[in-house]
Formats: sequence, structure tokens, C-alpha cells
Amino acid sequence: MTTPTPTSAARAAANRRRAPRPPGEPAAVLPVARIAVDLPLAHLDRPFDYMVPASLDSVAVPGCRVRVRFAGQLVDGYLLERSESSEHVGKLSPLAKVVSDQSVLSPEVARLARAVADRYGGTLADVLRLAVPPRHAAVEKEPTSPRDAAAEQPGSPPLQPWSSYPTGPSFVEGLVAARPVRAVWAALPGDGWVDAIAAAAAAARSAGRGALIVVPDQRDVDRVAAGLQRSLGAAGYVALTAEVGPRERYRRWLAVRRGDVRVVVGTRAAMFAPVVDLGLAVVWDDGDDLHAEPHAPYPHVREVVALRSLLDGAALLVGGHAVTAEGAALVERGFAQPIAARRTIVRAAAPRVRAIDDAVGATDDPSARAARLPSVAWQTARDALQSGPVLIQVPRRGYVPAVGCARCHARALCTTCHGPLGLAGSAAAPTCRWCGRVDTTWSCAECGFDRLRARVIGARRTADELGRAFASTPVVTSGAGDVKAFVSARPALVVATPGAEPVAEGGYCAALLLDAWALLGRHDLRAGEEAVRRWLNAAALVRPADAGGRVVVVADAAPRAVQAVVRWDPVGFAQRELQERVEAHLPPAVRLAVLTGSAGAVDDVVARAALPAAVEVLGPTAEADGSVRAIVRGPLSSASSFVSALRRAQGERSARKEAEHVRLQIDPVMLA
DNA sequence: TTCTGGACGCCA
DNA sequence: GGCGTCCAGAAG
Repeated sequence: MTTPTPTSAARAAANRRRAPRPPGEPAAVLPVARIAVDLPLAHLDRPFDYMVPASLDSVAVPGCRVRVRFAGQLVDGYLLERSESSEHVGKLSPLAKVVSDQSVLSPEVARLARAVADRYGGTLADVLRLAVPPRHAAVEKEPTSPRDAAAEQPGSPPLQPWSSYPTGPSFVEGLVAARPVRAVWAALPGDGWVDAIAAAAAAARSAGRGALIVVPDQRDVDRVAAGLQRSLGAAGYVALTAEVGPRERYRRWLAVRRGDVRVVVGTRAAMFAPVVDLGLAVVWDDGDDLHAEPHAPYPHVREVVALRSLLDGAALLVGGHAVTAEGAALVERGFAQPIAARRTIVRAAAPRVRAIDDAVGATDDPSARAARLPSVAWQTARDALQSGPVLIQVPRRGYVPAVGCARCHARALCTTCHGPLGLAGSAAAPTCRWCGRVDTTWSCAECGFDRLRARVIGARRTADELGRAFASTPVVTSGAGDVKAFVSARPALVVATPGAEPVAEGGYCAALLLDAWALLGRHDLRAGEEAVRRWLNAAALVRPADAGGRVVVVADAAPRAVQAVVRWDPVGFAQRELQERVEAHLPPAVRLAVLTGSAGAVDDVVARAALPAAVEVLGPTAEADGSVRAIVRGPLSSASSFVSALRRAQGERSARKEAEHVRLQIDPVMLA
């Protein structure tokens, strides 16, 4: 019998027609696999049951990555659990493939991811994409090297860093006793917070449990890692950050998942790190907007670790030099205890802070005027430079991005198109940054004054000017793209943008916080809170007043925010900020859902959600890009129900294959 | 992308 | 009434 040689096209057609290979017998025990499929459709955000063939029985472990045939297509997914039976009426498809028998999704993280998806009106698949890093097959095959077992077991963790706070020792005792203690912590100025966090992690570890510490950026990871090194030894912790590259990061992540390392410090993405038996979750500087995840469903580190502490029975520590309104709310509703030092201790640790109005000073001293420094700031810097480094905090890097009225500081806008005016160079005429017109006839729309001044002076220009004003003093700059972690104790001017301030050996002798009103002038509801946070973080790097530490805030606006820094009272400021949010019906006093999309689509979601009476809809308002934005606002008591109603409405739209996407954001940090 | 079930049409 | 075909909707 001869077989005609088929053409390749014919063979392909035959393959397509060929009946699927018989799946084989189901596994003898737990033959059903509950699978979370990785699909972006909201109405498919639920587990689907598949049959586990006997051939895959040993590798189809809970938490492993699988491929399944879903509506004809192969899709990725996670095996959530094995089960004896299925609710599904009808035949189950077999698992197509077990990608790897490494369990990457722990039951705890799966449960957390579901809770985060519900809290933020998103899908499990979206959260899992944030929680589980992409696979590196070679790394999975490497032999494991248990590290924590070899780590020196800490004796009794040092209470010392916490003894400055009245409620500190009892918090640490709670950790040692594996109790789910929760605290909002106003850290003393200085760098003692690093060892305090390291001690807290050691306390959790001494109870046999793990710890997770999430900080805003790499430099803070390095600082905390150094502290953990001191309290737990090099083998006792691991740093999870993007800096080490995806391969090493996956290696470390797997070590955490396997329980080889029990303490993790990392940036935002580490909030989902699968720490085994989590005993403590920490977020440092929770007001930093780096803690807001920019990918759907836009979860915030503070909320995620708070959820984790609840679900895992872990302790929670929300700390910073500043306190957010959200932190104050956790205390007010009794969810967390406050940890703050007494006023005498705070005063002893803090530098002396003065606020001066920059309209007053810059007259007499010509060098000071050249550097745009009010004379008090100038003198403070000059005196401090006798003994050590001086920090100058400026709002932004770069060259004079915008100009304003020299008298009232109102933004200078183009007379033709109302775009912002800018100065391209030191000698250039003001030019519109939108339409490019050179505007020589400007006068202030607010007060009629006709002279301009730089509204925000960049770090580079400030550095230039200071270098000229303080000739013979070295000038160091630190900002976006070139961030320095440390400076020595030698006298130097250190010009930095907020968040990029280097730590000075022994502390700065002084700090000047320049153009403070530019921070306060942000078109943002959190401008005050953000200004206080940035000032306190900079001032915390300065020596105590007794050691000569001085801070000058050059600010002529928002006395409440300035006073909070002068009095070093982050808790009082946060409480008043929270009170204002209550009165203004803003988070965290209420829950907001922001819907963005085409007018029709946004209306559709709002209509389908059939929102309860206690929930109000603001807008929709037209956005610059042609989309619209609606804000749905409701009391916390109905938050989960109205968020899930909005999510269901999203699901109905995805089931109907509506092309127009509506973005749903819950309590976004940036709300202009 | 594949499957299924209901609607519909054609024939006996 | 029975059977085949087509299409929409769902998707294990």
C-alpha cells in the first residue's frame, strides 16, 4: 500500500483536522484542578475547573503555572487548588500543560490577590501579574541553597531603638509574642528609623515568623538592608528590587517563596512577596507616591500590606517622618496604635527650624541676592559651612521651567494661548512653552505687576548660583538621573531635589528648603501633606538643634504646613489634614472611584452599576484628551458594595465585547 | 479560536 | 415531526 506524499499545505490541513489526542485517564485522587486563567476580561474573573490527567498528577501542584485550552486557545493560568469534584456540569477539559512544578502562587498570596482585586475593583489576573514575577526556567532548575537556616539566630532583639517611644516597647513585645499588633509610627528625626525597622524584623523573626519591609526607593532599600545586615546577618534577609535585574530578582524571589529566606526588604513590587508565615509587614514613608502602583488595578502599598496583616494575622507598621491622613485614619478608627515620641524627646532630636518669607529678606547682601537667598538663609548656610555640609532642597532639577509674577507669584501665562511662560536660558525673553510666542509685554493678570521671576528654579541653576556665591565651597548636586546616597562630613553645599537628598555623615549642619511655595502651589489636593512630608524628610537629615542643626524653610504660604515643620508635629498635622478630608468628603474619610473613558462608556458603567442612594456621582467632566471622568463617591460602609457594583458593570461590558474601555481607579493618590 | 444550542428552513 | 445548517454567545 503506497501513501502519496502530501504537500506541506495538505499536511497542515490534516493536522488542523486531526482529532485532539485523547486526554488519558484522570488522576486517581483530586482529579479536578481549579484554575485562575490569565485573561483580561472582567466577566471571566473566576476559577475554571479542569481535569488533571494521571500523567500530570505529580506535577500539577497548587500554585503552579499551567497552560489550559480555553475556548479553543491555549492560555496561561495558575492552579489554585486540587479538588475531588467539580460544580461544573459537563465535561472538563484536561490541563494542556504544567509549565513547571514549582509552586509560585502561595495560598496566602492567592487570597491576598483576590482581596486586592476586590478592594480596587480589578481582576485577579491583573493583580497576579503584579504579584508573580515572570519565570526564568534556568533559575528554577538551580539547586536550592537554604540560607536562613545558616543565619545566626538573633538572641533577644534590641529594644533600644524603640525605647524612645512610649508605646514602642509594647509593640516590639507584641512582635516577639507573634501578636498581630498594628501601629502608625511617627519616626524621630535622624536615621534611627533604619535600626528600628531592623529590630522590629528581628523581633518577628525571633517569634519564628517572617517580615516584609516596603520602602519607596532603592536608596532606602540599601539603608534598611544595612540595618538588617546588622540585626540578622547577611544570610537572614534578601532585597527585592528592580536594580538586580530580572534573573537575580527571580532567584531571590524563589528563595523567599521556598522559605529559604524569611525577611524581605524591597520597593513597591515587593508588597506581594510570598514571605512564609508573615509576622510583620512594614511600609516606610507611606506618603511617597512611589507607593502607588501605576498598573491596574492601581493598588497602594499601604492598603495592600494592611490587608495582608489582616489576612495573615501579621503585625503592621506604617511609619515615616511624616504621617499621612490615611495613617491618622488608621489610628482614629482604632485599627492601629500610635507610636510617637514625647515632645521633649522630639525637640532634643530635631534641628531648629525657622520659616522665613522670601519677599522680606533678599535685599541687603549682594551675594545673597545673586544666589536668590533671603539673608537669613544665606547667613544660616554661611555659618553652618564652618563645620560641615549644608543641604539645599530645591523643587526640581533643570533650568527654570516656569516663570511667575515677581510680586504675587501667580503663574505667568501666555497672553495669546494661556500656556505657561518659560525662560530657556538666563538671558532669554519669556517664551510660551505651548505656542512658542515670545512675550515681551506681559503683566500679571492677578496684580498688574510687570516683572517676572523664576517660579521654580531648577537644581542645576541653584547649584551654579550657590557655587558663585560661596566660592571655594564644593557644590554637590543630587537629583533625577544622578542621585547620590551619601556625602561626607566635610563642608559642602549639597543641592538636591526632594527625595534625592543624600545622607550626610554625622548629619547636615543646616538645610535650606527653597522655593517652598512652589511645592505648596501644586494643583493637587495633597499639596500640603506632600510639602510637609518632603520638608520633614529633608530636615530629618540635619543634626539636632543642640549639635547646631538649623533648618530654614523659605516659604510665604500655607502657614499650617510650615508650622507643622517648625514645631515638628507630623501627627497633629495629619490629624487636621484628616479632619479636612472628612469635611471635604475626600479619602480616607470616604471611598472614591474614578471612571475614565468615552462619555458613552462611562455613562454606561454608571447606569449599569445601579448605585445605592448613599453613593453620589460627580460629573462626568470633559478631560483634555477628549475622554470624560466621573467620580463616584460613597461612605466607607458601602465602599465594598459600590466598588463591586462598578466592577460587575465592567464585567457586563466585557461580556458584551464592548470595545470602549473604562478605567476604574479607587482612591487615586493624584486627584487634581 | 472552538463548541454548543437554539432558530430556522426544507423535506417527508 | 425530523433533520441539517447557520449563527450568536459563551468559554470548564
